[in-house]
Amino acid sequence: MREEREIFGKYLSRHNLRDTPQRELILDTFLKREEHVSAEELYDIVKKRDPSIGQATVYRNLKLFSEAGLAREVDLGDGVARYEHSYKHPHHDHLICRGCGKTVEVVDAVIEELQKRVAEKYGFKLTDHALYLYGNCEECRKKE
Amino acid sequence: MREEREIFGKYLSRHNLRDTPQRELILDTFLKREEHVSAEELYDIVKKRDPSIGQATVYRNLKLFSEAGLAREVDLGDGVARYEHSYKHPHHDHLICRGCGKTVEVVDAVIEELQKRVAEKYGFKLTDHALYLYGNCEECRKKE
DNA sequence: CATGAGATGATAACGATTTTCATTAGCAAC
DNA sequence: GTTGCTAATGAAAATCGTTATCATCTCATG
Repeated sequence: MREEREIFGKYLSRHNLRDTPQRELILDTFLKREEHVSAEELYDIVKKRDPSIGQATVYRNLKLFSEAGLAREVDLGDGVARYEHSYKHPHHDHLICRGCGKTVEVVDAVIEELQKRVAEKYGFKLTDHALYLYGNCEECRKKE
Repeated sequence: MREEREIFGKYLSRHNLRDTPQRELILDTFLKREEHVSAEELYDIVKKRDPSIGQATVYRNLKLFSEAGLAREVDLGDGVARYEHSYKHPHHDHLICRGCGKTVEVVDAVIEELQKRVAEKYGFKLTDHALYLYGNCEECRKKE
């Protein structure tokens, strides 16, 4: 977390942006959360520490964290943007339970490689991808 | 297209739904389009043939086509729902050009199989998935 | 051809996100 | 410190795709 703050500080000064208490608070709160958070969720948490904070500020800063390489936007397809840690948290795909919504991060080197090849077959140079695997987790299946 | 209409007709009567001129027109227009369409786009086309049509009707019917198995919703992640043909048009993934937006439909049996295995490794029973490959197509790369 | 339920069209409502705008406050130079 | 420039903030309005509401219309069936 110290490292992230340092990176962020450098990003701010390099881009002539300012260090504000709101920014610190939002970043802090974001870094402490290990799970994906939506702007709304983060706003609710942050509000407890500083009720005067505006939700536009949370939206604005989450976007900023992404630009600074500290956060990554995740689209689980429900119309709500979520953010996950990006620093020292490399690319991965998501396995999502249709029952309880639980998400698991997964990577498969072979799938990644095959994707690149499929793209090449069609003359595309792959830059990135989004893979969401939907299913039912063990617990949810037991309940049925 | 004849087949699709027949399926739709059966779906309607089986579900006590009615056959209306608007429905016919929207279905017709949808079936003629080969590319993905958003509700908005379809509405614009349909309006030319029947300016009195409401856009809610287009939204409603696209949803209905999906339920009847004639359409499939595609989420390219830009916040707009698109629909593609579903009848005799099996599952596939999408390769999307970051430059011009062109999309290509792709399938890779090995990737599909590996996905299933990855899911199983985490105790999940895979039901479906969404894979979007983003890159730059040949033409866009040449332009640079 | 009456009748009842589904369908439609216009419009308001929705929810997530963005913009606007007046005000506040970092921060670098003096 | 004080100043001055400009970014950042908070509140509220605006956006945009989509859905809900509701009065009216119109299929399909008896």
